[in-house]
Amino acid sequence: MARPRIKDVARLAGVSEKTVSNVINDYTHVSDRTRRAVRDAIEELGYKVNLAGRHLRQGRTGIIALVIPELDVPYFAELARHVIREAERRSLTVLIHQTGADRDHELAALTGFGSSFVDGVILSPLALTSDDLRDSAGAPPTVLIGELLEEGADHVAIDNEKAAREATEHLLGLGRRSIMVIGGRDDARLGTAEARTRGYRAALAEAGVAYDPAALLPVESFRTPDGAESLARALSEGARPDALLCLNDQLALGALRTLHEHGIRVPEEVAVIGFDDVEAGRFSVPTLSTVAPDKAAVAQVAVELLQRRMDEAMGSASTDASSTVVRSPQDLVVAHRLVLRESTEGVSGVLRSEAGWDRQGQGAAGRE
Amino acid sequence: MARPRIKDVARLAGVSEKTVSNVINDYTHVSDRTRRAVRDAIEELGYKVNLAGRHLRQGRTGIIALVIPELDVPYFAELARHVIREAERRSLTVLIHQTGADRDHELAALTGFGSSFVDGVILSPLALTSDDLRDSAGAPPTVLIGELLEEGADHVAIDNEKAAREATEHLLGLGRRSIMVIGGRDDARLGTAEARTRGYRAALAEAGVAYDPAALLPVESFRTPDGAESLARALSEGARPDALLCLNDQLALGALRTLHEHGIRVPEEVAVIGFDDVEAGRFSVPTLSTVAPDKAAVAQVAVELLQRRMDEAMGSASTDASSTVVRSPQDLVVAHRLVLRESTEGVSGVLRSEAGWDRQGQGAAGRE
DNA sequence: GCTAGTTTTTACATCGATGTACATTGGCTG
DNA sequence: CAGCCAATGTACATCGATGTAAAAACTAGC
Repeated sequence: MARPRIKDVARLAGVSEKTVSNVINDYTHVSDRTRRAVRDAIEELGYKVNLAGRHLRQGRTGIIALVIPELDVPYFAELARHVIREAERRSLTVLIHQTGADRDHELAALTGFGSSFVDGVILSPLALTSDDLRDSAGAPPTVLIGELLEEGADHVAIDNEKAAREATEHLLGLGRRSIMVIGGRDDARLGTAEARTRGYRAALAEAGVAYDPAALLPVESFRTPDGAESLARALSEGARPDALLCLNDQLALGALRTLHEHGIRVPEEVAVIGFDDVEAGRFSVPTLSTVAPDKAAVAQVAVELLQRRMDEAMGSASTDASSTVVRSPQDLVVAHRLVLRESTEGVSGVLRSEAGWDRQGQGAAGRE
Repeated sequence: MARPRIKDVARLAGVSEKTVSNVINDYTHVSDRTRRAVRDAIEELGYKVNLAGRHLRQGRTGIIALVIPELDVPYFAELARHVIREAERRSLTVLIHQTGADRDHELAALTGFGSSFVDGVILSPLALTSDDLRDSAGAPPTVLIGELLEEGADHVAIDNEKAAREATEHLLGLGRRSIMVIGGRDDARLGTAEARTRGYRAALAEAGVAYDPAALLPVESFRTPDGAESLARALSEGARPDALLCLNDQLALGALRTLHEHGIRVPEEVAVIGFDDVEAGRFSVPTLSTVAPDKAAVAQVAVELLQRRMDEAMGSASTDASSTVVRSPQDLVVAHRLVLRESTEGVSGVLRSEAGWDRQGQGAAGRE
């Protein structure tokens, strides 16, 4: 038994195909009687609209792509969860694409995967340059999250520089003066790492602490092993920091492990703070202080903005030259806050003392 | 400038639309000269095939759905990475769908999301029953991973019972006799938790250790907080285990945290072992012993099997009654191995001593 | 130079849903 | 009850790519 078509429903309900279509799409002027008859026929046949047909006709798929470097980096996974929820609320389906931080993959994503089946893209770039962005004409509407690229694209992120300054100030407030930055970079790029490094330097400057470029530990990628290894290397070369500003929680968790292996007590000898507030940091030994971005807000704002762009794109397609007032690119900033735990405060038993926006709906545990 | 169509390419190349299509699809009988002309025209216009048209015509989308309960459960994220890679190799695109362990969502996934735009589904069910599975006629080809449902569906997983028995034997071999099972369940369902609990009981029986149903700690979900909380509750009720068999690593990590808060030394006083071998367990304090499934193999086998099913489905659609020899459902078992780390062995510094299949291509770190 | 056979190319119909433009129906006003 | 308007419903063309069937172009053999 083949899948039923609109034609079959129409025949069963005794109306035209278009009327069935009208019912499906909640068109206003359909009498209740007709509507009911069609609904019954749909029910009886188990009819489901065929996306291909609709897509071909309307040019929309209702699918947006979420393009991220690595799915198994917990931060991205947590973010993805929020994006999916937000998209579902707008009856959009999310297609997740993983680039492996590869420039070609990111470019492919930008141009809609060589075909046209995504209506929009939320992209977390790592390897992409602003040139790539500029060249990608004909791409579907795109919103960037995380990294900021100079050229005018829509963008959502926390104020990374400010967040890093606050985190550094916290460490300075604990009396630490030798603060190393795992993942820090001081070059001219406009990336997240650079912004956070700037915040770090600003805090140092304000506190009158000298900045030593050797305090920046470069990493290959921002994953746990890199954090562990880069710190191990630094320690073996004689570094003796009293605090670590890790540019994400994965690096911090790796660093915690290395400190443990070296028998260095946290936070007594070395205080550690990260970024992202991933779940693992709430259960590590010691628990991890961190800069917590409002992930739900990032997701919400990003999806909302993308939807607006998609609507604009559709609109201008029909009205053509008229409303081609492409609104200027938005650069939206989302809230963050410092979450202080054992790795800087030393306090224990904070496990259930947390509350607020960041807690709600985190995982299936939220079902209770 | 609108996207070019096949028509535009045909006009520019001075051939018919079908010829362009033939070139695109590598049809054999096209002269080199024509082929080159068409290729040039495609190049010049920047033509990309429109998926909607192709989909409508062929009934295939090249998209498969990976349906999992929670994206931010690291095990699923890691698995997803492998599935994506495997699918890419076969030029399939993966759409990731998150059910939140919700039955309705899982059902929706089974039936192709109410529309027809996925060619196949890889589903990791949690709440679904075998009845649901049986009822879902007209669904796209589906391969289950993880949970085993009784009714004949294709299925890929490790031998959970055997794995749990080995893990338990390991704990018994350390002289532990009071082994609690976090996440354990002893009911009649055919789930992963049940299989692992059976393995646990088998090991106990073989070693002549009495089985106490109170050793099974139920959990709401299989996430870190649940592990922490269920163990805390048990301890407060007077439980004094000398080992914990945690049915996944997230539970184990939560348990480690609770043990730490209670000042209980691992593994001296309590040995801990988990399942899944997620990255966090390689860097926790202490590092986590675990049953490591060959995730790459799970992904590879699942995608391969699904592709075969999809091909069969297409084939029988054209040949109709002839080749409707629906091959019987496969139940494939993938390798696993015990990875012993500090939480049972107490040895330190194993960090870089690991090697083997499980290590390769884990994350961007593999780029070096 | 013609026939038979093969390769290359084409015109046209088709996949399923929906927009357009028009036909029909019913209700209301005067 | 004619005349109009608004509410409903319909026929048909269309979105873009590709399968079908058949025409056109070419090759080889005699």
